[in-house]
Parts: sequence; C-alpha cells; structure tokens
Amino acid sequence: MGALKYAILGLLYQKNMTGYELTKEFETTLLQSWRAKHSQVYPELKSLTEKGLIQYEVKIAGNVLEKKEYSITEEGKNEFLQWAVKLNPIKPIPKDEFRLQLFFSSCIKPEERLLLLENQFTNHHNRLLELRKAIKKFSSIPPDDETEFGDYLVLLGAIMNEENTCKWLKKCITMCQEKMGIEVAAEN
Amino acid sequence: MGALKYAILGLLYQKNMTGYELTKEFETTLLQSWRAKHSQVYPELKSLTEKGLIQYEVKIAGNVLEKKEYSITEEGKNEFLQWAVKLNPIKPIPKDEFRLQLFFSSCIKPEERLLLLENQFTNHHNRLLELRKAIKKFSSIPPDDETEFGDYLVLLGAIMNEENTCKWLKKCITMCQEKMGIEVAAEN
DNA sequence: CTACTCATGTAAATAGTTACATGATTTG
DNA sequence: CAAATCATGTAACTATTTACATGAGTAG
Repeated sequence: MGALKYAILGLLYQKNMTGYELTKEFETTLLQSWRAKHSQVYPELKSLTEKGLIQYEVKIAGNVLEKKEYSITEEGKNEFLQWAVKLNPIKPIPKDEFRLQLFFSSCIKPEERLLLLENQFTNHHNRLLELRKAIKKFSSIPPDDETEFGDYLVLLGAIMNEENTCKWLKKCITMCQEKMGIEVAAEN
Repeated sequence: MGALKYAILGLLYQKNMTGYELTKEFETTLLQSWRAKHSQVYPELKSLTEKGLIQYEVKIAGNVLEKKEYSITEEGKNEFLQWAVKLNPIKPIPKDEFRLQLFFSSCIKPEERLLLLENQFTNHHNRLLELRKAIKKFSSIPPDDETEFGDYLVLLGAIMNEENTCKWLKKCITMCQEKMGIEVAAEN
C-alpha cells in the first residue's frame, strides 16, 4: 500500500524520533488511521535512510544503550508534502470477517446469529466508550494550524463510526428478534 | 487472515461453482465483506482440494474448454459450520490512507485540506448512491432462513456506513470552513 | 473477424504478522 | 533483585497485488 512510508515521514516531519518512539505512535495516536509493528518499522527506517529521505544520529542513553534518533531530510519533506496534497480515489470497503460471517449466517440457527450480533455489539460499544474517553483530552476544537487538529478530526470520525456500527448492530438484532418472534408466533 | 478459506467454503456451501464464478462472487455479492482476485482464488482452491475440504468435477463447455466445478465435502461443511458460529473479538480499526492524510493535514494549506475533504465526500456520496441502488433488489426484508437475509444485513450496514462517512466529512468541511472564516474575519 | 467475456493458471513483488533473539534501563 | 519498559533488530511465514501467460466461446 505504500502508506507506511508516509506515516513515518509525517511523524518525523513533526518531531525527531527513534524507531521505538515511532512504534509507540502507531500504537496510540495513529491507531485510528494506520498501524505497524516494530518488525515493520525498523526495516522501513533502514530503507528510507538508504533512499536519503531520513537520517539518524546515534545517542547514548545511560551508559551504553544506543538509540538512533531519526530526522527527516529536505528530500523527505518534499516527498511527504507531495503525498499530503494528493487526491486519492476512495479505497474499496475494507474486509471484515464478521460481516462475512453475517453474510453466511442463514446457515446457522437464528439464536446463534443473535449471539454473534450481541457479541459484536458489546465489543463495539466498549470501544466506543474508550474513544469517547480519548477525545476528552481536547477541551475544545484545536486551531486548524496545529497538529492536534488532524488528530481531533480523525478521532471524531472513529467515534461517529463506532456509534453508527452500534446503531447498525442494534437494528440487525431487532430485525432478527422480530423474525424469530413471528416464527414462534406462527408455531403457536 | 485465513478468512478467504471460509469465504470460498461458504459460497460452495450455497452452490457448486467454478473458480471463475467464485471470483465473480467476490466482485459482486461479497464486495461489502471480503474480496479476492482470481490469482488468489485458484491457489486457494488447489490447497482446499488437497486438504479434502472441497472437490471438483471437470465439465466440458462447448467443444474443448474444461471447467472445474467445485463442491464442498462433508469435512468442508463441518469446518465451515464451526467457523460460522465462532465468537471473534472485533478487529482493529482498518487502515485508511485518507484518514492518515487528514491526520497530518496541519502540514498543508487549509484550502488544500478542504479539497481533500470535498474529494472524499464526492466519492463516498457516489458510492452511497450505488449502494442504495443495489439494495433495491430487495422489495422487502428477506426471510431469516434464506441466503438473501445475510446479504441484506451486510448491504444495509454498508449503506449506513457510507451515510455516516458522508456525515462526518460534511462536519469536517464545516469545521474547516468555520476556522478559515474566523481567520479571514480576524485579518480584516 | 474483432472485441468481449469465459476460463485457468503461474510468477514476482510487496505488505504484514508472529516468532525468535538480545540486552540495557528504570521503578518498586 | 525482579519485573516492566526501553531499545533494536532478524527470520519465517502468510496474505495480497500486479503482471505475465494462454487459449476457448460468443455476439455483433
């Protein structure tokens, strides 16, 4: 997909960081837009360094521990800014194993389907509560020229998304219960 | 992720099909839940055949053209039904290059950000219209014991999702315009 | 006879995950 | 001094995409 490259360049555009710190960013602030494990980050840093888009300085922490502090080069900044304004076509609807399960759910008992839906609802609702907690760090909408503004918009999107997913799942649950109710009623 | 296997087993559980027809399903009905190209389908069919989960019969179309019509075995049905009722934890929020771009958008001019948002809105709105057209094939909610029911629920989810995405993008656009308006007003 | 769709594969490259491997520093 | 966290890497595997490769059937 090639976006890992720009995620790293973007983070280094904001601030010099080590591979470890970059990985932390992927686990926290970038969680709603991109993810990468350290095993993907380190090789990518190597490759970007070879291409001259970033560079590093070795820093000693404590007595011996070597840290590589990466910074973005002018060339790196150029490539990043080019990507940052590029109009991209929208991506196909992301793959989702649960939706696949639901798609095929006529193969299983209605009660089983209900269990699947309720499990999803609980999980998504919990995530929603966590996201709502996370957005509290913004007491008001940040100014549009600060790094926090993008963070805020993406987090808002994630919250609206989870709210909508919960709404959909509730609707599915209601529809399933109505169908089951009708069947039970017809049997009596 | 391993879900390709179950997508194929699920389709063959419904109906015998060739690799070509399976690929078509991924491009049409399964578009909202899972996708795979023919170059992934054919090797997977080979592997599933070797594992004894599916089998095939060679059919001749026209004079010479050989088609392999695949069917699911009893063993395959068992594995599929086991997966079909399994409670899975929810997946991490999917990666999205646009959200990454928006996250870093404090690096670009407010007008550029607005262009990015408006482009996304147009594209998502078009997709929404297409999905609304697609759901018209259901004149009413299908019975919960027919294959169409899962299809309907997933399609409904896709529509609600696009509606919500459009709502979020509109909100972002309004917020950006307000910020820009305030700046312009402050300058005068 | 031409263009489009049907039909099946392989090869090469990229992307991503999980596991392996090691060692230093800090906090309780 | 033990446990958690900081810190950096590689190896093996799985998943996915794009391109290569070929040929038959059908409709205009």
